[in-house]
Amino acid sequence: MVANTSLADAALDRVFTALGDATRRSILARLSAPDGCELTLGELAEPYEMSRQAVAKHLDVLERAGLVDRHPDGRVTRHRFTAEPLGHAAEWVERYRRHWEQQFDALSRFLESPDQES
Amino acid sequence: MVANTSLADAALDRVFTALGDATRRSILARLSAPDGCELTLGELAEPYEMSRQAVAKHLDVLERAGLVDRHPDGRVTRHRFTAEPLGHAAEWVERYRRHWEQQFDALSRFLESPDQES
DNA sequence: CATATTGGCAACCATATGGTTGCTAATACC
DNA sequence: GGTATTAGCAACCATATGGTTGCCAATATG
Repeated sequence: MVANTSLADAALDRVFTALGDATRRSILARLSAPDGCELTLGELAEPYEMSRQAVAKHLDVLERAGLVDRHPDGRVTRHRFTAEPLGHAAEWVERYRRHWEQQFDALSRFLESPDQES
Repeated sequence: MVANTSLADAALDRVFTALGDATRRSILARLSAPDGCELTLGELAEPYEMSRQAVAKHLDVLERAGLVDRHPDGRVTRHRFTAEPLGHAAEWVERYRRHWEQQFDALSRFLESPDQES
C-alpha cells in the first residue's frame, strides 16, 4: 500500500519532470520533426531567448530521462530524440485516462437515465 | 519556431510536473482505485512516512494541476481524482510515442532487409 | 600556425521545491 | 461546555532548479 519507490518509479520521475517544461517539450518537438533530426547544441539553442548553457542544462535533463541521445561529432555535438522512455509514461497516463472515460460514461448514463429530473 | 509559451503549455507544465513525483502518482493511484475514492487528508497521509503537511503540499500541486478536487465536508476535507487534465498530456505523449514506433519499424525493416550484412 | 567557433565545466545567484514544526480555527464528541 | 481531532496557515530550512557569466579545451578554417 505504501509508496513502493522502485527503480521504475525513479525513471518515471525523470521522464515526467523532463516533460514538465515547455522549453524542453519544444526541444523534443524539434528533434522529432522529420527534417530536424540530429541538431547540434548551437542549432538547438538559437531560437530561444536564453544562453546556450541554459539550453545545455535542459538537454542534460532530457538526457538523464533518456529522451535525447548526445553524440559528439568533431567540434560539434549532435542530439537525437529517443522516444523509448515515453512508453512507460504513456502506459501510466493511459491507465488513468481510461478512468476518466469511465467517469465520463457514468456521467452520460446519469444524464440519460429516465429517473433523472432537472 | 520559437518557444510559443501559451496557456495550454502552462497547464501541461503543471500536469507533467505534478506527475513527476512518485508520492503524487501514488496518491493519484489510491484516489482512482474503485474503493478508494473520496479520501480525507488524514487517510491519504497515513501510509507515507512524512507529515500531513507534506502530503497537503503534494495535494496542493495536484490541485493546481487540476488532477484532484478538494471539497471540505465538515471537519474533514475529501479529495477526489479528476482525470480530465490527463487528456492533453496523453495526447502529447502519444504523438511522440508514435514517433518511437516509427523508429522501431524502421529498425525492423533495416534488420530484415536482404542487403543487410553482419 | 594563428584564430574563430563550438561546447563542456565551474562558480555564482535567485527562486522553487519538498520537507519540517508550531500555532490556530473549525468541527465532532463526551 | 470542554476536549480531542482534523486541517489550514505561516515560518523556517536544505536542497534542487533554471538561469547567468567566465574560462578552457578541442576542432575547423584562414
